[in-house]
Amino acid sequence: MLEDSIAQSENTLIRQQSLVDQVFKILYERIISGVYPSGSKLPTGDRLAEELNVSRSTVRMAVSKLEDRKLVQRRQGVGTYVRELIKIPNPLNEFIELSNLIKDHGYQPGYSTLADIVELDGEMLEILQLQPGSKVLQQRKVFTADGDPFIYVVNHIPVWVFEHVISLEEALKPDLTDKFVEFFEVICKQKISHFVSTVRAEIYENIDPPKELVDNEPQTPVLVINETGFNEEARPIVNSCEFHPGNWMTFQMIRRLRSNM
Amino acid sequence: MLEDSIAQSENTLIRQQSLVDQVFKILYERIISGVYPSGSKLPTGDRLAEELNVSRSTVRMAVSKLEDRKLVQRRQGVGTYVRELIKIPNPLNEFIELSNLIKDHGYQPGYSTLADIVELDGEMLEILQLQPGSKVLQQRKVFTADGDPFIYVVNHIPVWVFEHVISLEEALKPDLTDKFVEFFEVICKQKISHFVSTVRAEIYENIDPPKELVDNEPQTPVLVINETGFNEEARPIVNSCEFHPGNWMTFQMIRRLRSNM
DNA sequence: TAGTGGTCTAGACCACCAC
DNA sequence: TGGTGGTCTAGACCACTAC
Repeated sequence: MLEDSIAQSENTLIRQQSLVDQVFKILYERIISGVYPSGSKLPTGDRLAEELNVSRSTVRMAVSKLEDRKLVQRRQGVGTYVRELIKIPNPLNEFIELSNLIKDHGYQPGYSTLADIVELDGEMLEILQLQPGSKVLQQRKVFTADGDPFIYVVNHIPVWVFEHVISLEEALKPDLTDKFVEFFEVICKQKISHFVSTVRAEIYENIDPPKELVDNEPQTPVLVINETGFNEEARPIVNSCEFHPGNWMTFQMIRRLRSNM
Repeated sequence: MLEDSIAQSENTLIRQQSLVDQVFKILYERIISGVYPSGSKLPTGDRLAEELNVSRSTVRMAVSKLEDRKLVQRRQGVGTYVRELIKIPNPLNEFIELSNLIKDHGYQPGYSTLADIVELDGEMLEILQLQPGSKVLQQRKVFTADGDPFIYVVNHIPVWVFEHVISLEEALKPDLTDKFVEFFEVICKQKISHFVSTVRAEIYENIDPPKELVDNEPQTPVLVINETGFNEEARPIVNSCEFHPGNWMTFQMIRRLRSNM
């Protein structure tokens, strides 16, 4: 059996990782660290199963995850080979904290926030599946990189999501959603299942940001990512609109063919 | 056993779908068609296994695929429930033939093509991993919807990909890549494994399309999707740059959290 | 023909939830 | 305590590739 990486001390809430995930992690590390260099052949399923003391099925599920992420390629009757690593520095199909994004690009992240409790109308009510008159926390954030304004974001979070643990006054704190995912998962106990996003291009003068916060040429192109986050019960718990002016950062992703999915 | 949807007549080359895929398809159809309405509980793993005469593991793998696509939600100890259908009309993380895209939006698709065999230099050589002097088929296509120019695309396909089956003259035919995926898979015997894409915003006057083909205001925002397609051996076989002016169509996608992947 | 990955099964056991 | 989903195993057999 794999060594249990998490000690089973008293009544810990930490959930033991599944064997599949542990095997995945081990193989992933070996590939990243060069134990299995790109182009090399992975040990066979049987050998890995023997080495790690798990069944071949378990190994196979872990290797499937590697294959999903294009880290290895399996060839029936031949073997499993490590691919050249695909570098996706900024994957559009994953949600990443903007602060981390900026940090990953080598800049010092910062931000300023304007927070309000508002009553919305129109489209946003529908998007968040709220009744008219419902209160919503509106955050307008400007992210800076090395002090320069960089990304503009508008978050809308229905009050019902957090009012059982946070007062309206506390909710106005600028650093409330500093760790975005953690805010929902740990504080609100609302795990984000996924985001549904739309992507479009705009020019700066057609969008609505506080002009005093980010000054750009009116003709600057802006990549707009509007995303709605849903909890496990498929109820919308946040809408977020990111404005990325001037292609300071490009987004990448792996597109698949429908037939491969 | 499931009825084999593909008759096993003589030496057919059609590959039998795996049981998992067949079960997936059956459950998918039942959800889409309303046999299992949204909100309803799926039969248990055991019951489905019995009904379809496969093992629970097989059912589980199929249901996992449904869960991946957010069609169902599993709750341990309770059951598996059909979600509200997420409508993603135009998923950015899937490659879709542009003609189909236009058709799906209710327009009559059309296109015009300018094809050349060229020798590239600079960045595109690197992207396609070619030696200087290598010949490349360059297609510049304008897609129309109900006759109106709509999307501009530039394809670059290295000659080595098709020269063993198609002469250079034939390659200049405007409808060569009409069915894009089929062209590579069936004719060139080069299965496309995936695309690596970058997405950015531009304004019309900053891009390089033949101005005589699509006329837009110079300030029109343009969504630019540049993607490189790789074969199973991770060798680039096509680069494609799509220009979508004016947000005539918006792209959607499901973004996930890294921790959920 | 040997070796490898691909598929599928039966069954054991656990974790969680509702009653 | 019973029902459900979650995990894991051992093993059978098939399909493909290389020799």
